Amino acid sequence: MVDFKSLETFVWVATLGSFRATAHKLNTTQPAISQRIAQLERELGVRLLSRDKRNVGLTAPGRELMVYAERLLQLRATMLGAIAEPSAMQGTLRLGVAETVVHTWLPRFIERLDATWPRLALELEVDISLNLRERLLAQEIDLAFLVGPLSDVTVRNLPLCSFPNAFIASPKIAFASVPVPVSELIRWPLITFAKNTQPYVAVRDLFAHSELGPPRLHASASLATVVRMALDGIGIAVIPPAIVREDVAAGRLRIVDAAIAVPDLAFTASWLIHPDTLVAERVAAMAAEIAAEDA
Amino acid sequence: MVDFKSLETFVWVATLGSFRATAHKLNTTQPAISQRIAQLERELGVRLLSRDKRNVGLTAPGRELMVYAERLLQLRATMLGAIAEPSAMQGTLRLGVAETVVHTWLPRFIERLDATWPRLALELEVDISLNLRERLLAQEIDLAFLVGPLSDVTVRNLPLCSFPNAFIASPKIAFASVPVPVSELIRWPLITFAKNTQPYVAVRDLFAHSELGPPRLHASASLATVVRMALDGIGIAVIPPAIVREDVAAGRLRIVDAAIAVPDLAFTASWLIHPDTLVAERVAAMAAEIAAEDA
DNA sequence: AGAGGTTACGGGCAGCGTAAGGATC
DNA sequence: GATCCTTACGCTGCCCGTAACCTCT
Repeated sequence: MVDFKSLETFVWVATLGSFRATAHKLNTTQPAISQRIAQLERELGVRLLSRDKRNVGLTAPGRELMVYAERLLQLRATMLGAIAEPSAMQGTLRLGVAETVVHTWLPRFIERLDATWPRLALELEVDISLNLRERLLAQEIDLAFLVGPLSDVTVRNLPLCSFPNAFIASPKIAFASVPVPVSELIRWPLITFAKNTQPYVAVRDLFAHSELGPPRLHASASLATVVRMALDGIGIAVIPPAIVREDVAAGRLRIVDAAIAVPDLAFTASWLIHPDTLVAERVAAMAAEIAAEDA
Repeated sequence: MVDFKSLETFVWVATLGSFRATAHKLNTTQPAISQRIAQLERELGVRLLSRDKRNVGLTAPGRELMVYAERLLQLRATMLGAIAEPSAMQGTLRLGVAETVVHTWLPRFIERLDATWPRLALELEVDISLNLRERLLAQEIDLAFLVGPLSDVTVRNLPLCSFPNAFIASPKIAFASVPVPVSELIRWPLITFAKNTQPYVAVRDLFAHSELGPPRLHASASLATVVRMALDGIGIAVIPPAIVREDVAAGRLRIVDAAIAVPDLAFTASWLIHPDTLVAERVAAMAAEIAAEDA
């Protein structure tokens, strides 16, 4: 009676102001949340939430309970961190990842994660950083590896790695002079990440004030497609070389010695500040390790 | 996972040093305790208790966990005390009561208890104070109304009421002079509580140094029997008049105007100091109220 | 052999998900 | 009527109690 599950549910409903959103957050159905709150109120004999209005609000006893509930959950998290064997971490972590990470150190990261915390389930979402940011703020993912940091007071950021961007082209594409001047680069379509991504904007701005006119930009939400197009000699990819290391080594692609540079892609692990961020923190720390090893 | 039930079980096993005793204390079976502890250890991935020896002991992580577990349980109890509607108190209270209380204000107390906390179940044990004391220290009852206070550092005492003792006899027994001198009182058997009770000892000591020789003492573990014997004129009862108020009012018994006095019977509510004493405290407070009304 | 903890197994019940039912804008 | 919470109901899985087993004194 009055267990941690009820309290956690209550805290989330109070925080999110919605049963539905809480159900989604806790990976269950909305009636289950109704039931938990109803039982909590029945056991305490007190109405905790006012649901008469459009969005759910706290009653006076509800506000009072919040203080205790958060302290209890915090204390339990601390306890688990202090006592539990590392390998005992369990549950489900919803992780959002930018595609660049997928093509670099994510496989090694997942391997290590599984070896270290075998009972921790991973739900992976791959999307562009902008969408991941929204998903994170909406509590729909617990942790994200994205182009950061996120400047939000409720978010903690941990630097992971920084990939230099480069112009990468098929050997089929020949350049007259080295280093390749902007005027020559711009003859080819520049292929990079989807619109609204940091690299896309960076590339666009790089040539924005050029007297040579706007470059032709090919944007793809799929990194594999970017690489494919570069391999086919359709244009010059503007991506971190780390992604296509093998293709470069095999001579299918080469790094263009360009006269200009594109800003680096800096990745962070980012998660919301909450009573229970232990798992996110540890996973983020591991990601930072892996990323460091990779560099 | 790692809920309050597991933690409470763990704390009790650690405190009592026995699975069996814990099972008894928590009103369940010993395998259930085994299972809870096993699951807790499985979830934390740590061995908490060493059961190799004759009695169960804490491991290093177990000692560490105790600190957190006790804080968590304490905090939860405080929370319930602060938030829960009074009528929401529930569970089972094992109450030990001295017989005198049963025959005075206990019926009114139970009535009020049931009206105030209808979801609180009561397990009643009637015995002499000495046995109640042992039961309390052995954690076999949660609260006791007995002749107190108990001088044990682990026990809290709350004064309830003080009954004057008196010599009470059937009208069949006539006395030559008033107030009745010791020499005349002692002609009759003195009937009082069981051996090892405070009144029995008091009565015995009262006449111990008398030159008139030791009195004939009838001791009964059953108050009803004491009263019966007094009604039948077998001897003079030495009990609080409050017990036989009706018989005195109806003229079946009368209070003897004796030349000597027997010490009062002071009752206290007594309970062990624990993380979760909220229920005991509140019930004791109610008992004190009832007892005060009675006086 | 007896006390105390563990393991095995069957049953009961809490809690979940699906689906239908209000209430409020 | 759309959105959100509540209620109804069948089901699954957890946890308990019984009973047999193991270990140590």
